[in-house]
Amino acid sequence: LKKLQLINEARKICPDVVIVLGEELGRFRDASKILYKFLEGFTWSGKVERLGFDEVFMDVTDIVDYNQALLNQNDLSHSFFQLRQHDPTTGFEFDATRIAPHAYPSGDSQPWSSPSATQDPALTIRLILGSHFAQYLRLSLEEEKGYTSTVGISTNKLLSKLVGNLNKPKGQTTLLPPYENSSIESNVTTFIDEHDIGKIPGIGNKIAQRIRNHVLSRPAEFDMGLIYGPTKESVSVRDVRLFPDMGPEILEKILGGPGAERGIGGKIWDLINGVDDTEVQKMKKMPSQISIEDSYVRLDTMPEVLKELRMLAMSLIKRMHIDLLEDDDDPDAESPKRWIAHPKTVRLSTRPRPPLNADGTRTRSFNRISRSGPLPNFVFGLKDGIDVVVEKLVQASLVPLFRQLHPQQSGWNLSLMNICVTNLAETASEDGSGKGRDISKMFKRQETVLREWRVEDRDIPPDALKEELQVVIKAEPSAGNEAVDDFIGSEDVFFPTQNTIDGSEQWEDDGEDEEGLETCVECDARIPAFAFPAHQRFHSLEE
DNA sequence: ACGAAATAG
DNA sequence: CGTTCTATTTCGT
Repeated sequence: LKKLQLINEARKICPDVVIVLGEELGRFRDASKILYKFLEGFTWSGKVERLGFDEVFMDVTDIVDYNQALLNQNDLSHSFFQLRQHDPTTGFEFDATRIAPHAYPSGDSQPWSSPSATQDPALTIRLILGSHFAQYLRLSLEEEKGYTSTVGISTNKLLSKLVGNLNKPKGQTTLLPPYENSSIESNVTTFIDEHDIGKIPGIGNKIAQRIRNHVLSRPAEFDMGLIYGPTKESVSVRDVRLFPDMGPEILEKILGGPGAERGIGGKIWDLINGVDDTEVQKMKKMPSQISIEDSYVRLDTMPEVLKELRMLAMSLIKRMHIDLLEDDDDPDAESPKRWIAHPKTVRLSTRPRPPLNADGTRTRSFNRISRSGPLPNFVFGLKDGIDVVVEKLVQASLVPLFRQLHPQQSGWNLSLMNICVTNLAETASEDGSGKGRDISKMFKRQETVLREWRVEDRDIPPDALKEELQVVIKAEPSAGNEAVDDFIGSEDVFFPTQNTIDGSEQWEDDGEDEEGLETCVECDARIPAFAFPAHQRFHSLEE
C-alpha cells in the first residue's frame, strides 16, 4: 500500500487492511512549531516563513553577506562560517572553493573549474556559502532534533523551492550560475523550462489549464501540416515561454478578467522566467485563523448536524486553548491563564452535495459556502466547563449561521462542515521584548488539555511520524455529557412545520408573531435580529 | 466586513 | 490525478 492511495484500491490489494478513520494532527503541529523555532534561531533577520507543516523558507542574505566579507581570498579552502556577528568562535569550518553537494546541473560540484564560475564570481561564492550553511543546518536538525531534511539553495523562493525537489530525501541542491542568459542559456532557464507548467508554485490547476488550452489548441492555426500523431498532452514551461507572441500581455489576456488577480499576466510571466520578488515573511507569533472541519458521507438531518457542530466546536475550543491561552506569569492575576489573542469572528462553512443530475450522475463540486458573525465573548470565559461554552457557542452562533446557510429544514445533504475563528486581535501584553512564546509551556498545556480524552497515544519516533499518520487514533469525547443534554433540553427535537407559502418548509423564526426576534442565550432577552450582534457585544463588555 | 475563489502542504 | 484537513492571499461588493 502506498500513501495517498484510494481506500477502494487499498482494499483490493489488501482485503484485511484495517482502516482507521480520522486523524490527530496535534503532534504534527507541535513538531512543526519546534522545528520552525529551531530554524528561526539561526537567522539574523527573523525571515523564516512556514509553508504547511513541513516546509520553511529562510532568507539568509544577511548571514551570507557577512561571511562573504569575512573570506580570506588567499586560503578559501580553510574558511570559517560565523553563525553570529562579532563572534569568531561560533560556527563551522568549510571549504569555500567547493559547493556542498549536490548541485544543478549535476556533476558540477566544483564550480570554479567550470565556465559557469567566471560568469558571475560573486554569485558563485554566495551560493557556495549558502550551500555550506544549508548542510550545517541539515546536520544540526538531524543531530539536535532527530529529523532529516531536504534543502534547495538559490536566490529566491521560487527557484530554491523547485531546486529543492531534486535529491530527495535527505539531500540538498544548489542551483549554480549563470543565472543570466547570455551566449549560453542560463541554468535558471534550462532548469525551469523542464517543468510542467502546473508544477510551478503559484500556478495551480485553474491557471495551468487555461495556459494549456491556449498552447495546445492554437498550433492548428499555423502550419498544421507538420503536426502528426496524437496531440501533445503535457505542456512544459518551455512550450509556454516559446509560444508565438508569448509574454505578459498575452498571459494577461488569457488569465485576466473578473475575479482574477490584478497583474496576473506579468506575475505568471515572471514565474516562468524564474523571477520571484516576493519576500520571505518574518516569523509570525500567531496564526491568522484556526479552523476545524470534517467531511461526511451523508449529513442531512438536523440532530446529526447539531451533534457534529458540537464535536467540531469542542475541537475548536480546545485548539484555541492550546494555541491562544498562555500561562500568566503575573502572580496578581485572577486566573493563571491569559489569552494572547482574541478571535473576533466565527465562520461556518458547508459543502453541500449537489443533487443528482437527470442522468443519475452526480456532478462533483467542491464549492463551499459560508456565513460569519461576531464570536461571542463567552468563549473566552474560563469558569464554565468546556461543554457549557461549546453548547453556548453552538446555540448562539453556529445554529443561526447554519440557518442562514440552509434556510430549508431539509432537502440538503452536506459533505463537509468547517468552523473557523478568525480576525485575531492580539491582546495587550507586558512583553515588549518581542520574544516568542515558550515552547515548553505550550507542551504542558497541550498535555493538560488533551490528557483526559486521549484514547490512545503510542510512542512514535520522530522519523516515523509522517508514515504513522494512519494509525494514530483519533481522540473522541469519552462519554455522554449531562451538562450538554441539560442545556439543550428539547431543542434538538425538530418538528417539521408546514410553511406553505412556496411549498418549501422554512425555518420558523424564533417567535411566530414576534417576527425577527432572537433569544439571547446569555440573558434570555428577545432581541430583534438586526440588533443581535450589538447585543452580543454588550455582553462581551460586561466581563 | 463579508463571501468566494485560488493555491498550497 | 484526486482526497482530507488545514491555512493564506486576493478579489468584488
